[in-house]
Amino acid sequence: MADIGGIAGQIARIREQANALVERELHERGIKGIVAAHGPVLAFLLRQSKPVPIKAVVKSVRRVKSTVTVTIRTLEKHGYLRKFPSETDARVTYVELTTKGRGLRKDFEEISRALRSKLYGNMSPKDRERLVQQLDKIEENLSE
Amino acid sequence: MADIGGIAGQIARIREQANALVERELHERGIKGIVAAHGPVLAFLLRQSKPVPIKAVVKSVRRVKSTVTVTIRTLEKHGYLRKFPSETDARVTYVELTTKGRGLRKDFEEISRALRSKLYGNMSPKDRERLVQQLDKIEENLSE
DNA sequence: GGACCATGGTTCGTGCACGAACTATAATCC
DNA sequence: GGATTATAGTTCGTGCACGAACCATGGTCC
Repeated sequence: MADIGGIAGQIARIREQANALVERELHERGIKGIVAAHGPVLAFLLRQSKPVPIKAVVKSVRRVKSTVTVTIRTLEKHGYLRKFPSETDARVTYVELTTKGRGLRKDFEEISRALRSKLYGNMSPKDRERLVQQLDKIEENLSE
Repeated sequence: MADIGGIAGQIARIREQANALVERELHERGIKGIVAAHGPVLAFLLRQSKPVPIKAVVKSVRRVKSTVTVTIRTLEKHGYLRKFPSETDARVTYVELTTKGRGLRKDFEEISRALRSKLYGNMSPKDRERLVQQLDKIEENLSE
């Protein structure tokens, strides 16, 4: 990343700090096998009420499918989710959270809340609002 | 990373986009062996007028020393920098950019500029200012 | 001046993320 | 309906980043 002193560096550092905070929380709560990188997959699966094909996970989490393969394997290995083949299309594999996996919901929400709270600190709602909008703008700018 | 829809997710995505932009630029300019992750090391060395101990690089780039070891090896392998032992303290190794390495200055600056420019888009100077301040605040909040 | 601790670097093992190649199954097209 | 192409997932090799262990060497302390 160029722009060291600049805004890109700031953003990179914030991301790292946020990651570190999540890792700390997970550790403190004694949650094993989960790291910050699993967050998007977990978040997506927590929103589902029925099994979804892995393809849908890939689409949602903005990671390349080989990455998702590994993430899912890890989550499965630790008993947070279950995989099973589709009955109608032998190419597709469905995944769904196990009871243990769904049990993460509360921690997930609390950690998200803790992160946001610490990140924003005492920033006013107006400022938060504006900040998010500016970040939206930046995301848009960068993807053109 | 938890907080998918939230601000942390935004920040993570922006960072990735910024990284991707830098990688694209490097590729387009035919610069080989350099990736975005080398940026901080490069930036630091470009600011130096004489060789510095690796320790100083580690301090500057906020990466663990084993990471810096590898980064420096890569940069050396591609001829961008040179390592040599201290004469007074056999434990320390100095590094300095080669001519080829110093030749990256222009590209480095241009890429930084391009990144900032694309990232900010047409955001007003006032907004940019405020944004950077807010990010500063966030960095501070997260490191308490 | 020898035992002990501190410091600067490297090595090694692990995990995430990527892209390219591969496997297997489906869908299409003639 | 057989060849071709598209789709879903996995595997493999590579690079970054980390922490722990390790090697030298240098400083301290008695």
